Amino acid sequence: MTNPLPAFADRLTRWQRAHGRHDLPWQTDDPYRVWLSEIMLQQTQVATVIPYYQRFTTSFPTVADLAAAPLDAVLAHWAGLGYYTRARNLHKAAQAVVRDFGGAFPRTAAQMATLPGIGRSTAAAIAGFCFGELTPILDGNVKRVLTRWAGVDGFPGEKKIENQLWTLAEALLPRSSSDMPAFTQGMMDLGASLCSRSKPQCAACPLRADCRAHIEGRTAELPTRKPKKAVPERSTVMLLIKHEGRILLEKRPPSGIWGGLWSLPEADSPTAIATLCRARFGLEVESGDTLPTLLHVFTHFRLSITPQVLRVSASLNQVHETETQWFQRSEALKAGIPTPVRKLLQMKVKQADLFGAAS
DNA sequence: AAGCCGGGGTC
DNA sequence: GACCCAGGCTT
Repeated sequence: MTNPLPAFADRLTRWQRAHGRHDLPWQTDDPYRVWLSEIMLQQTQVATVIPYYQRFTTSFPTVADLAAAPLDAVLAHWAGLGYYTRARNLHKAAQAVVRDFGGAFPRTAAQMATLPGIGRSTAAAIAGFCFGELTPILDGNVKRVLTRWAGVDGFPGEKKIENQLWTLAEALLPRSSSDMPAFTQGMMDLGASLCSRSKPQCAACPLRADCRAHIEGRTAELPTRKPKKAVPERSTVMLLIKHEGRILLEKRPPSGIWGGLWSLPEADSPTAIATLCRARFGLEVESGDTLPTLLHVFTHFRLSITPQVLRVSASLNQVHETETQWFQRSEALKAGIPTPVRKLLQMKVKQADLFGAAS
């Protein structure tokens, strides 16, 4: 007797067409928009991305517009979204599309994966959605669905486990390229809705009949958790240097934390401030308020920020080692600045000290 | 293989 | 607070 259960891909695509998401703003046939959404969605949830996506496509409607824009404008649109290398790579890749592909977005996953910021999974998503290429994605959603469905033990970030999952994902693809958009979207939708990390809704799942985790009552333990490590704590002093109603911002180096963004100058400790301002900015400063410490949490460390207000008492008109610029508050808030700096500048509005009557 | 790179949603 | 999110790149 043959197994009456339809193939994995058939159950998933049918479920996606009936119950999946169909109204996301990037569900178009424009590979530029699909690409942009995939980059924004890397390690970032859908609800967070939507307003950024809307602003970005309004300002940069085509890949040519993006390629022609200054990097600073791109970073300003990305500010607050995090992982700023994504924005720099997006800009670089747009220029590569114009230069190397005549402005037409490449049509195969292999070609897409040569562009900066597009890895195997992102390339597969774009190629599957836009061109029906029969190649699988493997993102956080898919890892959760597959480890549960096949009962795969081990942390999915580990290379050996990840390779197993790629092989499995290949084997489960549909036969027809016309099913690829619904299949790819279905893997994402299932992982984002029914097959959630906690309390999955197995009763409504199209895969429950042969899902190992469901059958064996192991949905709570799969996927295997990431092994946890202690995160270090660092501290810094952020300098709010005030002069004639403006504040001094410094452009951060292109690589490293907040790469390419405009940020407040930093000192390792309060005692290092005067020397630093003289040597780096050619400024004599007087101390103002020390504002309450603010804790900013990153994935791999915690940063304790002590904001120190300073007033310029004399300018030595010395050559600057770094790129700096005096900003009006309103202009600073429009630039590409890190989230804690934004919070500090907005906080100062209420205190009416830094940008107030004295300016 | 492990580290680096943000910010926020969710429980 | 812990954990994770439509990951990719560097070392």
